[in-house]
Amino acid sequence: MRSATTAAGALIRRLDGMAALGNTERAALETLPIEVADLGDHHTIVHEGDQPTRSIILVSGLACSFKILPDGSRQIVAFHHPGDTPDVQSLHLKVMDNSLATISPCRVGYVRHDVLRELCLRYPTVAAALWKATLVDGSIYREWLSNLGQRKAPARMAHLFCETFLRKKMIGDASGESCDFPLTQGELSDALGISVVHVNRTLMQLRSAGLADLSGGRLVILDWQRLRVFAQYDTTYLHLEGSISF
Amino acid sequence: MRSATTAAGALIRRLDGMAALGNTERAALETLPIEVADLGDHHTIVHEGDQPTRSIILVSGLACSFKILPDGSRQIVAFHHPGDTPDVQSLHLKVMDNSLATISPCRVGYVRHDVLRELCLRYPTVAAALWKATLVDGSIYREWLSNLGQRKAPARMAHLFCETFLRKKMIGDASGESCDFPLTQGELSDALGISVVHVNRTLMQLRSAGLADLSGGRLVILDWQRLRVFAQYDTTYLHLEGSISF
DNA sequence: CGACTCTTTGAATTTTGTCAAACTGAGTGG
DNA sequence: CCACTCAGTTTGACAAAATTCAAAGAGTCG
Repeated sequence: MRSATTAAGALIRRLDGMAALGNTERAALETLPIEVADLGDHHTIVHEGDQPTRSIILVSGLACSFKILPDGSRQIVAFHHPGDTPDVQSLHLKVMDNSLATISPCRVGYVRHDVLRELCLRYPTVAAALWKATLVDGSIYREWLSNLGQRKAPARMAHLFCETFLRKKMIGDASGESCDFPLTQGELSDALGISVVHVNRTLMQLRSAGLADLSGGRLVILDWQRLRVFAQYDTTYLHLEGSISF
Repeated sequence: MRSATTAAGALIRRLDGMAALGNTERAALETLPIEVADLGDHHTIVHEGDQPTRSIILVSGLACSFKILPDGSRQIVAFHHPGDTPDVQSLHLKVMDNSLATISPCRVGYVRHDVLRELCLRYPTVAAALWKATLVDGSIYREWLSNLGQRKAPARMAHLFCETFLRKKMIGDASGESCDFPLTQGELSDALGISVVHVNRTLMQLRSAGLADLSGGRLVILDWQRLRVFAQYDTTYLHLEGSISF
């Protein structure tokens, strides 16, 4: 499986994975007015506090949602891969409670809220699929909460690596035992809630333990089975259902 | 404002707070077949891995969602107050990725999924309100992620206290500067991701700093302004919009 | 009264953070 | 082509935060 190349294609594939779409729904999505844009790396797409009138579909690249605390520290609450709809919640929540930014250069599609709303009214299946997509996001948040709350730095990082590799694999963005994951250690620090220095040491630990290696923006899984066990990784929370399991 | 006493009343109030309901929707909800049950404390309602055919509306009491990790540790990912619908996600996600349990004795209402699904099809406003409720849950997860990832134990606990007090106040379950919050220190530990011993020390710290006091199952806010500042508490993520702000 | 869970306290240990500095590699402009 | 900058990575030494272990109180309930 390869990533879809058009914005509509990416959206259709994602929603079809959530709830089987009929031909009418598919056709409606095909003709959806989507404005496409190519954005550079580290570009903030939506700011905390914004009141967007459109939502985003990520076509290619790596993006993230994050919150800035009053003291200036940052928590990355989600990574977004091609096919993701990182801010559909803004369809019902007026004010953004988090920011959305690219990490690598990204291609994104913009869909206006009123268009989406009308689509949801006309096609309940599409509404259900979009809703379900946000519910899977919620499930991932819960898993991340367990990860931050219960695991020590090495297992926590290993867990993120497992998730990333699996999600990349699902969309055909992983080749063999590796995939792109162009993060700086600082960004990893913001996602895992550990200091940059400790990220560096933990990375080396995973590397020398022969589990995984993240360097030069590429994640290499050195031993999937052992990494999985080490991270106590269980895929239930991704709600893959029909998909391939690992 | 007081907590609703009937299950339908609780549901209507909650959904009306999400999207203004019309009289037809309200009437439909009034006659919804809801099975009510009174449960004891520390009773698990739904287990991780279950495939429920109905969802729950919490009428009274305190409940929580949690995940058990393979090593036996537990992470509480959410607390539920009267009016909450703690497992609506099971409407679209087949397998529960977390467990749901009472903390104090609770009255809950059960609504069958097929009934809910039909309701959503007939009344898009109800569907939107339910969807929005799950989106607010998602927003709270994001805030908790920042809390676990970025704050040290004292501010982290203070943040939870702020949220709890505010949510209790919103549903009329707080009197003056205090509210019931019948948690053991062990449960607090599972929610905040810190050890029981450290919970105890942190509780005493907040108490002697004159910020807040949790003991005997009751949360007393000693100095709301200072507590708020200490916790860096910002209510945006609750998406109160029309409601009173603090 | 025991049996029990929950809370509190002390001391030793581990984990993680902070500070400071050196090192690396990819631009950039002279 | 060479300094120069700059962001990112790596290292060491130290400090702080949090965990673990162990044991003693406190409260509740049969």
